[in-house]
Amino acid sequence: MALGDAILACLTERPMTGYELAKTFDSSIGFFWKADHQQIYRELSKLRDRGYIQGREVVQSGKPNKLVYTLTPEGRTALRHWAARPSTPASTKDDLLVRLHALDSIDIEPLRADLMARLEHHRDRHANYERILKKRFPDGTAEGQLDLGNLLLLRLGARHEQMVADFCEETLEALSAMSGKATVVPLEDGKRERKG
Amino acid sequence: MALGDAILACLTERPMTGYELAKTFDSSIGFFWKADHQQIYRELSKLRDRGYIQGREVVQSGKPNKLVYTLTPEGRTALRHWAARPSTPASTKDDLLVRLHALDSIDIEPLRADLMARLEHHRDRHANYERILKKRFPDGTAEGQLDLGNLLLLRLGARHEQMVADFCEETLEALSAMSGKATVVPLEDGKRERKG
DNA sequence: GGCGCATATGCGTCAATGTGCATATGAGGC
DNA sequence: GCCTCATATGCACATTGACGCATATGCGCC
Repeated sequence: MALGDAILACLTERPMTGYELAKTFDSSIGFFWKADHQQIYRELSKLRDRGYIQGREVVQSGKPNKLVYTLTPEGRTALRHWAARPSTPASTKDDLLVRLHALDSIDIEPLRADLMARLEHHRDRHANYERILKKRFPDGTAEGQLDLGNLLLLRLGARHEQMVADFCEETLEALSAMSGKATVVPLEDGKRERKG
Repeated sequence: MALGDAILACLTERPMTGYELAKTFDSSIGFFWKADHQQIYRELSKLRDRGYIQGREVVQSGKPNKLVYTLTPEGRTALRHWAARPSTPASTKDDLLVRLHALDSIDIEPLRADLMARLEHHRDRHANYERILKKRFPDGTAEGQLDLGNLLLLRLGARHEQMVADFCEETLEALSAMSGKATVVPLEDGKRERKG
């Protein structure tokens, strides 16, 4: 029950509705955990059945009534228990990497297009992380535990996106070099400077 | 059908049995795509039903007979079609990051232990990548497309593990600093040197 | 002789996830 | 009047994945 725990983790910050959670999973925590609203509503029902969260209906006019979920003491305990178990290192599972593994059996042009799209995507995400970092932590320090965790996460995210973007760039260059000559001399490792 | 395509990608290299594929998914391609043998056998049946691979039984004595699977022309075409579609950027989904997001609601000591275990894990993997790189690409260059793809993948893997290991280290330091004083001044970004 | 290990293939079940569809309504544009 | 968007919740179905279990045999260890 990993998504359930991610939801509990979100609710430690403040009570939220399923709709708000879906938006959260589309931005902040969603940078490293994707989930759409259907998944979230389903998981919320389970969590409520187990007594980990409590739903309070708020009557609204003009909109459907909303259900604001709050962590119960049991939910807090469950989260702490889950967090005390050793974590499982996740594997990457990226289509793009599988394709590179079979580079000699696929068409290069669509791959190149894909790499360019991915380069842009990861650059955008990197810029987004940096933007949030500057806004939330202008002096690069955190006060309190909650902030510290988020600062570290944002930095990791920024570095990760930077690295993948660099990788896309280098792969594109290596592909270009390859189409020129048969034998390839790709870039040496560690030569590229990381700016930003 | 992502696992299926990963299997097709593996079979471009050479014909293999389910058992060999399972081992492959435990080492080379397994660095960025995990799958156990049950999943692989099930997927092989599907691929065979679709005519993407062909099984040839090899009678053995002392061991159960083995089924060597070969890519069919249809399978090759299917792989090329799959590889020509835009790839979907994968999200990380790492328990550890979710825990850091709720840093103020969990126990620090188990987290610290977890971080230390993860640090060791990612260092091991990094060393493993570097070992393979030195062995397969002693002069840092690749000949042919297949090798180029694998060289790039190994470098990406090495860098990724290095980055995550650094992250674990920095987080541990930040946690230590936090337990000392209430307000935290974590390391500035980009100050750590990357060796190796 | 029994135990575990490597080889080799596979089934069954359940949890987790992804995709599409359904419902309800007010606000604002055409 | 109709369409779309934002808000707000949810079901149904299919795929994927994780985990345990089953079968069969030779080899080496104690």
